Amino acid sequence: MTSLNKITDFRRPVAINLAARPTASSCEDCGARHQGLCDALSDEEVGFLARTAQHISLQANTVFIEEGEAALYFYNINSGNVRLFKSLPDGRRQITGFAGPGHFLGLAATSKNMFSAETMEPVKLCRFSRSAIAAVFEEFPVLERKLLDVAMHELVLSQQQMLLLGRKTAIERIASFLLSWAERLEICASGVLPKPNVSMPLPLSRTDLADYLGLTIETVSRSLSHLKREGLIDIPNIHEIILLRPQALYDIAEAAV
Amino acid sequence: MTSLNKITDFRRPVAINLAARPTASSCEDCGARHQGLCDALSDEEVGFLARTAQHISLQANTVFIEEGEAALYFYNINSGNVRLFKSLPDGRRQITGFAGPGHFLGLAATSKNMFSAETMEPVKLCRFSRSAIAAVFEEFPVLERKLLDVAMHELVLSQQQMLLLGRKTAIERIASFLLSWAERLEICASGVLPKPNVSMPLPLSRTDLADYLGLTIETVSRSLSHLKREGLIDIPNIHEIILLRPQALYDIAEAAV
DNA sequence: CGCGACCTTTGATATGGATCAATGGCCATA
DNA sequence: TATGGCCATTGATCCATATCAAAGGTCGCG
Repeated sequence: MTSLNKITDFRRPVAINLAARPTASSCEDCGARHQGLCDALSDEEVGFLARTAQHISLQANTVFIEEGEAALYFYNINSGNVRLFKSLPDGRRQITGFAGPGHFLGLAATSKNMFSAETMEPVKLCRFSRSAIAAVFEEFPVLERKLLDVAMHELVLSQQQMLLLGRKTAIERIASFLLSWAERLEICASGVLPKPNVSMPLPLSRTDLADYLGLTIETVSRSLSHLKREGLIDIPNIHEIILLRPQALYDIAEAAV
Repeated sequence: MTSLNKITDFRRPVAINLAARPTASSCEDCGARHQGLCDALSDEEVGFLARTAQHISLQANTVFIEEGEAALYFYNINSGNVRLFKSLPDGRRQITGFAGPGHFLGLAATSKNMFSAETMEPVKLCRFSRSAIAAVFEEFPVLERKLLDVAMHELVLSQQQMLLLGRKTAIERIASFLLSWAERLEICASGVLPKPNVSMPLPLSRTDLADYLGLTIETVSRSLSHLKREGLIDIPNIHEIILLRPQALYDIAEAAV
């Protein structure tokens, strides 16, 4: 059946570095000022938001949202990537998505967090209390509109992922993933294939990949090797993949006839 | 590996019955007036919305949202149930969710519909043009807030479903489904187990169930039979299931230790 | 430069669930 | 009450992917 992945998370509790509240001017220098949510806001709006936020720095492999805990915060990532996941008591894990600079986190929550989040590398983020942000909504309804857009986009992605997890074969999952990752990196526009021979950084471990695609690391490795042997991709090193024939990948990913 | 389900959808194009626009007063009599989205609105707000809506009646097994088509509308279901799904060219299908009276449809869309929707029985619904609804948002920001809540809830559900599809065994999927269906029917509060021996109507075919859970109809049938043999459920007839031991189902569903 | 830890790849085998096949049950219609 | 069609169940077999096992890479550190 499905893998009982060795639990690789040594979640040493890391003292959270509570830096001073950001100011509108510190936002100016933020790497995420013109990405994601913040990009949609005026300087005035960012300033307003900034007053309710805390800047936080986390080291790699830190779990900073824990499923089941009270959902007190929203987060906006400034730098670094994080993995979002749900797990079962026996250690099985499903990664439900990844979030990078500019991504807004915390929408999939009721009063408790319904997922966990862990940094994949050193991460800087802004933390907003959910209650404080409600007041910001009153002031700037545009924010709410923007959040709705974000949520709608995430819904689209998760439905795609359900099709992948429920109905695609291993090789189809890998091909789908590679193309969606290219889209995520904005190597190509949404719905458009990347040009042949583009290179992508792939900061995920094989374990992350497996847990994202509902496979084992062995099957991920074999599928990638297969695509390489067939000349659809090249893998110069573990953390880089070259899409040699995107159209062929697409035909596999979408089971095109 | 995965089923090439015979394509069972004989999607005869059905003439859509465009009844007159609903009025605020006709909303008063609507079965969904006090469910879902509409329940959160005042009579004034409903009246405003009603002026932008069309009442539509559909017969059973009608596809009324087609993946890939231009996304022109939102929908609110007044009566009947519909299935939401994505499919691959070879007929493989993943049902991503179900929607019943009071459910709001169309959030997971960009400029094109990113999923399809099909009635499971005769359905009445209200259709809103996406452009018209933007104007309503200006007038009543509360609507946007409510939609954000809906979207957030759907995100939670789809993440649960990803865990199910990616990492759970057949029997775990069935047990999870039965409990989530009880929640959906409001037989029990969210996160609370139903009392032993509760009976639930189950308007889904085995094919729907299989396509929702990423299994084949044979495996669904075998898993249900297994749970029945073990005394955790009873199946008086195809469209009714009695949860004899919800706690035991939960232990299976969540792989509780 | 060499050692060791960890991750990835590759190979051999096992198995859960898919596929193929047959039977059974239910309902609608005559 | 009989008949046919559709869907569900059950059984037999197969296969894609998991699991188990071993070897190969890579990188940091002494």
